[in-house]
Amino acid sequence: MLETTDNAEPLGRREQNKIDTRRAIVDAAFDLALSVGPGSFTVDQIAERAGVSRRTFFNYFHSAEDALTVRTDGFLDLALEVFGRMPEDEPLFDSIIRAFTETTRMEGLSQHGELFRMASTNPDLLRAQLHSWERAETRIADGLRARLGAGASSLYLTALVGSVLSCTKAAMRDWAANTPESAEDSGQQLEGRILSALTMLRDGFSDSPVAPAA
Amino acid sequence: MLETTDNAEPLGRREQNKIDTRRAIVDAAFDLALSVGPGSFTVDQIAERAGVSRRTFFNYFHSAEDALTVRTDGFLDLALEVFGRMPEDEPLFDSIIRAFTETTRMEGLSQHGELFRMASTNPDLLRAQLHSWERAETRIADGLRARLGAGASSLYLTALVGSVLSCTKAAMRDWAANTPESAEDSGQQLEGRILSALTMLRDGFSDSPVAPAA
DNA sequence: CAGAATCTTGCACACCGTGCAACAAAGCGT
DNA sequence: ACGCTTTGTTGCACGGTGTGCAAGATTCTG
Repeated sequence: MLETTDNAEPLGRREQNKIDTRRAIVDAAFDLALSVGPGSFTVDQIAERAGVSRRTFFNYFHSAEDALTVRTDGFLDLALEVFGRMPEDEPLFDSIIRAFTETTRMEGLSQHGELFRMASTNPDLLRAQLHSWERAETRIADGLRARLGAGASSLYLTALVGSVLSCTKAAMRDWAANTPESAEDSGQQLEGRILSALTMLRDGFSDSPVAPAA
Repeated sequence: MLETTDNAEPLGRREQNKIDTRRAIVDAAFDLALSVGPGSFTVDQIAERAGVSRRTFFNYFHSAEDALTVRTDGFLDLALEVFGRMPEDEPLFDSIIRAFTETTRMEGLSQHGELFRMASTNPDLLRAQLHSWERAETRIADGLRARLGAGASSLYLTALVGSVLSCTKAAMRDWAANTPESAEDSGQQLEGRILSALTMLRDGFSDSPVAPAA
């Protein structure tokens, strides 16, 4: 599983400690969610497992669910970054599709699947995830504005980005729901679904496919 | 402002009382949100203003924010109902567009605008609203499945519905942000934006408009 | 090394959300 | 009209949440 930050930058102890505790908290929250189920544990348990005080947890996150959306935020940030590296003369939808499909190749996928499955049984976690996608929507809209120029209609931008993220979300949900624990072609499964959903979007959902093509 | 239920059905006192308290709670919550701002009041205040006990409030809603999404739920339910009345031989996107634009004509709009504006400054309310749209997504997907037949791909359905709702959401957000308090043509403003966004979606966002056309 | 800046922690406190049991109100059969 | 059942309301208790605050520990800076 590749992580996104291999930078061996000269960090001060302050920043390194913060990164470490943050990681410890996120890992502790994720482990707990996996073992006892989302919503079935307290902040105190996360803090204890992470080796920090309850108060410190709240210095980093507003709620237990927020600690579980870091992965989602990271995925979407990475997608935005990848999108930013696309050639500007490429057709817009080609860039979008490539940005998301390529992003799936460099991220630890299993956790995302678990996250979606957990969210389907836990309203609070679901809300936190929806919020995560929502925040990404504005960031990506800003990124798109930079590419399309400031003259682009705001409604056009938000509608487009919202639709793209909805399709990606739908693809990941479908993938999480229908792909067994850890299939060997899990990555291709997801990539194919994202490609499929975004292609539908590009073509205006003109043809209604009858075959799931799973 | 037209309300959706003018049914003078013979309701028992039990059901009528429940409807009344529910209304009282929703109205109290909305009034409080308008006057002191979302997130700046407690459940006790809602209960007191609604004339019920704190405990009773929690018999109806899980949180203060949930009481504020009833309007949103109602709007989306109405849209689904209207969509269900569209002729089946009509092109799909025509039905969708008409369903939403016509729905805006029969709903009290000002409250929806306020809701969107409030959500933009209150994370918890935003999450509740996103959840409301998310719930509607599954309901509408089921409705669409009934129309398209059981053979339609699940991914196609969820991607389509998600995109449609994203565009509608974007239209309402844009409208709420850019339409002054109570313009006289507020309804047309919203309707035009929804039509615009859904048309973009139907056409695959092929042309990027430069003029906001506000 | 001393002082400044920053991070962690414990504490207090208001608020949240729910199980439970007592109570009240509405429906129902006679 | 009268009990009996069903359903809704209320108060209480209790564990959990989220945050301001101030004291203490850790890191940075000169």
